[in-house]
Amino acid sequence: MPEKSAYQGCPQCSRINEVLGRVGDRWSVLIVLSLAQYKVLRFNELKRHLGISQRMLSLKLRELERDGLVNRTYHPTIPPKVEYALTDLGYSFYEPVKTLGTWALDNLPNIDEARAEFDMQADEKKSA
Amino acid sequence: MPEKSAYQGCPQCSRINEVLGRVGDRWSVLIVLSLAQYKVLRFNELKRHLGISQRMLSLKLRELERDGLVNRTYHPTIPPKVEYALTDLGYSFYEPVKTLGTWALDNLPNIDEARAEFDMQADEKKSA
DNA sequence: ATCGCAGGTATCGAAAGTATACCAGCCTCG
DNA sequence: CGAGGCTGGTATACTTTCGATACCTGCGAT
Repeated sequence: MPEKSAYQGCPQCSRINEVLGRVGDRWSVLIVLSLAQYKVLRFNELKRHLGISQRMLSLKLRELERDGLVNRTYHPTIPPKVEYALTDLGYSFYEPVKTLGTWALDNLPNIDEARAEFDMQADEKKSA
Repeated sequence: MPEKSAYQGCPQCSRINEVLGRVGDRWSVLIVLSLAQYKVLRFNELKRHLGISQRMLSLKLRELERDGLVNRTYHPTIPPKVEYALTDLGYSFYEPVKTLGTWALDNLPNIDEARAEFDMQADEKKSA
């Protein structure tokens, strides 16, 4: 009998998993970081700043807006202008994200080093 | 001319992006959280605790080991026993991750609320 | 002898991400 | 005038990743 397994792990893990699945991806984190830094950014400013594809940016911004982290303001000027900014909830998310981003910047070398060593040892075993 | 665009965004974003691409995904975060809590866990303990597929767990653990966050100890007993624990680097990653996890737990209701309201307004517009 | 658990690997379809092209409206430059 | 460029997007096609499931080896218990 092919295991039914509706078990989703411990409840706390499920909940954290759920939130991270919504706002915990790379692009959402980077968008929040950028908006926290610049307060207000237009669509193409974000796009150029992040080096993200238009499609992804469009999707992620709508997601973040839906989840109440980002505010979208459409100015019906010529040419049209759309501005994005963090909401209060977005700024509260910025706090933990900032510490994560800082850790990331500080520890990239450590990770690279560990990775290089791991790969080296793997090579040794392979050629042994 | 179809835009060549090798531009990857601001350097800082690229670097953060890079690290997050390695250890910033949902499962890595949850594995680190679990290991920080229980100190040592076996493969299937983690699997059951997280509700993750074997394949993913296997991949993520190897990744985390490669990146120096997790230590894998193989006990050639009968039956074989494999234990996973955080390294020092792993524990240092736990700090920012903990604040992220806490935020996630605290703010799931807020996100749900924002989302419900957004969807409601979208429905109104649709039927207007 | 068959089942179960241990810790995986192999396979395959679905989902997510990327690259690219295209759109409408207006502006400028030649 | 008309070619192109900027605005903020969609639409399409392709590729990478993810997730569910099945299978494997080796042992021990029923």
